[in-house]
Amino acid sequence: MLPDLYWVYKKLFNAFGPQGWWPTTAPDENKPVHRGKPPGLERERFEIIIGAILTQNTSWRNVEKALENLIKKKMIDVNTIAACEDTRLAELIRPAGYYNQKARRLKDFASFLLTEYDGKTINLFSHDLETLREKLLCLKGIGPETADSIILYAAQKPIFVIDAYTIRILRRLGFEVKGYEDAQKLFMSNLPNDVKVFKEYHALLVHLGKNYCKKQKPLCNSCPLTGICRFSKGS
DNA sequence: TACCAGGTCCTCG
DNA sequence: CGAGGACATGGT
Repeated sequence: MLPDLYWVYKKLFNAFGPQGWWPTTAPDENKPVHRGKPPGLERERFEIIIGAILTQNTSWRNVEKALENLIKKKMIDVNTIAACEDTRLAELIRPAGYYNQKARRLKDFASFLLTEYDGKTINLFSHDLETLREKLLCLKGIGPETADSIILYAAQKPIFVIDAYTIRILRRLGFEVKGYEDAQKLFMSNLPNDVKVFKEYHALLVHLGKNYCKKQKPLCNSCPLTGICRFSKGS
């Protein structure tokens, strides 16, 4: 018997508490922290987008180092990113890995935002969810997870973000999922269409995947889902 | 020392 | 389509 995914959410929330995603940096601070409230400032929304691109296949710890470099140089700004020399930007985000690719992608996004939306995320986000997703997916370097992270955490529109942790957890729970869209439908058809739930749930899955449902040495004994998970029972 | 980390693109069959 | 390689740093 497969568990109800809304029940799993409540279980994780009770075990771990609110995660407060996505981390952002206040004007007078120097590194991103979890605040548990929607990004109210243009600068925060832009920072979320930068972080979403930088964290592709990369640990958040490394992304933080890159973000701190940008924050120190006052570069969390669409005009500054767009105008920055490729090699200089690459050097600043170096700790996040794939720095040449990612520098190009950051600049591509900044140019797109400037050209099409007067450089303001709020203009981009005025599209309906489906249109916004299509526009984002047209950009080089923005795939489904990055697009959905931007839509959910920066634009605050209801879409469920899938990542490698989520797929692994689903499969270990016993669900058969092919890929991204598949897993996304599974969550969205079994949850209330609620931005707060989607935000919190994804963050909780990352926490679970990072600390318990690890790839190599999963800690099934202390996992909050022990008992209802097939993986812990072998197979 | 390998392997992993909040993916995406490109190429080939 | 789907599999496989490239892109790259830092932690365990």
